[in-house]
Amino acid sequence: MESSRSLSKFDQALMSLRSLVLSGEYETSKRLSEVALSERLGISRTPLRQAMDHLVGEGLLERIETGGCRVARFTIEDIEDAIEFRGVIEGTAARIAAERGANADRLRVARTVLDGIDAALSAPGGIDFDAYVALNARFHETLADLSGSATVRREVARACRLPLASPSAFLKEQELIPDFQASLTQAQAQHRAILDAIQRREGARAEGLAREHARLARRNLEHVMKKKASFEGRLPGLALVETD
Amino acid sequence: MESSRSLSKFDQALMSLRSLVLSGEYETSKRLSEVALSERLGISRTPLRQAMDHLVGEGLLERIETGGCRVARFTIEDIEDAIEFRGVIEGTAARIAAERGANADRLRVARTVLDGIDAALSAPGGIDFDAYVALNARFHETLADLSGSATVRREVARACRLPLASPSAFLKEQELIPDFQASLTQAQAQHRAILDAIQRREGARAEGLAREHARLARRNLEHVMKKKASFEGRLPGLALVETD
DNA sequence: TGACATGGAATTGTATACAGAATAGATCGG
DNA sequence: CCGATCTATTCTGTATACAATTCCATGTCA
Repeated sequence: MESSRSLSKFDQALMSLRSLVLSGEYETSKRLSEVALSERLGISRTPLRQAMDHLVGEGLLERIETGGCRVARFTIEDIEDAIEFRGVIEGTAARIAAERGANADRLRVARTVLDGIDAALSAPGGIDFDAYVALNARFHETLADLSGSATVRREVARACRLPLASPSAFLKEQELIPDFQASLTQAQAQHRAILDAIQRREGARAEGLAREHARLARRNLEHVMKKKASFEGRLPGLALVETD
Repeated sequence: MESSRSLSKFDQALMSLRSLVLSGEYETSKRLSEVALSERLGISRTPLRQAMDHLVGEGLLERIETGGCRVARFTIEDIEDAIEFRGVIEGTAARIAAERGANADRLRVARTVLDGIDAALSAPGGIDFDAYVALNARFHETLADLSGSATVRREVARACRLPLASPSAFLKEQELIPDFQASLTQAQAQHRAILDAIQRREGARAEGLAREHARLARRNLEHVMKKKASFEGRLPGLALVETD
């Protein structure tokens, strides 16, 4: 009954390798050696290769024509596209939820999450940052659920896996970003508006709001890229972005 | 220099298994046996398992908690969602192409493809069906290219891999669909309109048109599902759709 | 008769061995 | 001194062997 069965070697390899890659420890020009990696991770080549295949699918690694793979490299435009893309997908989730009518229970959950964010924002000793980050992630998951479509939920999850595109990507370092408090308040206002649009079954509005909401991340990206050096090592995946 | 190097075992396994699954030969309730498959395909378990992982990513197979995988099963709503989803992605490609301005060479290619479709539609001995199917696929690829974004191109390709969601999914059997000639003409008119919107840099229009264009497939889906039995065996993937 | 425990067969997940291709280095020629 | 070609080594792709689970049948007890 315990859901915490020991992780498979594949899962271990996937998580370790992903964070290794995101940390920027490996050159993007060189091919990553399977044997070296398998020794470093203490995992045999078979599940390691599985994990590599998976990361190729995520876009974090790329195949080399002549065999093997290397760490992918991203331009700022790539990241902007990934953010825009997430907005499109989340917008679709919101629109479909509005058009088809969201399940009442799930709507209640979403409202509860937003109440929690309000509480985190107005916590007595200042903003409860950890709570905000957790609840924000939870709201975005809930949003995907509101559509009631397994396809939509799956594609939302996928869009969030693109590097630096997840709703939480820049949040954890947002304390380094100017006016972050105002930006969190603005984000929460958008959360409310999206949910309102869904409840009123205003599909186009819900879609547009969700798209614009995602674009908040673009602003953060711009700021981070201006002072890339000071964020280096703190923001997973940042090392993979070209400075041009 | 020859690009036709002999296919890897993995590629062979992927293609064979995909068409096997789409043919509906395997029950969706039972787990598919790796050893049986590897014997049937004459490929060892290692590349076969790679292919299975890939098909799980495509959504054609689904993992079983206790190990292995089974053929996925789809409801009509799943297929409708996949079609809608493709429309959203292609719409995004069209919008971005319009907003950012499409490359002149690629626009020329797109126009040439559409001229080819016109020719196929008004061929002397009746519609040149094969040419239409090929050129239609080509137009949709070109559309993805017009955005100039690798991310967009990749996601378009992915959206088309969802079962029965590709732009060509219902085309090959469209001769069995009533008024198919009129429907092809309508589709081509939409192609022209989409390209026109992109050239005029009318993003919202291009997006809306591309979405609606994808929804043509929904009409075909409805028709096919009404007479599912008569299409059985001809339409790859149809066997995986629940009849309810 | 039914629920549950138990053991064995079958199947997946993992490790490793092997073959063939790719890369780098060295030797030779211009 | 630079470039090309050949060779040795390294690496990936594939097959297979092994280990750990799962599944199913059988039997036991209430």
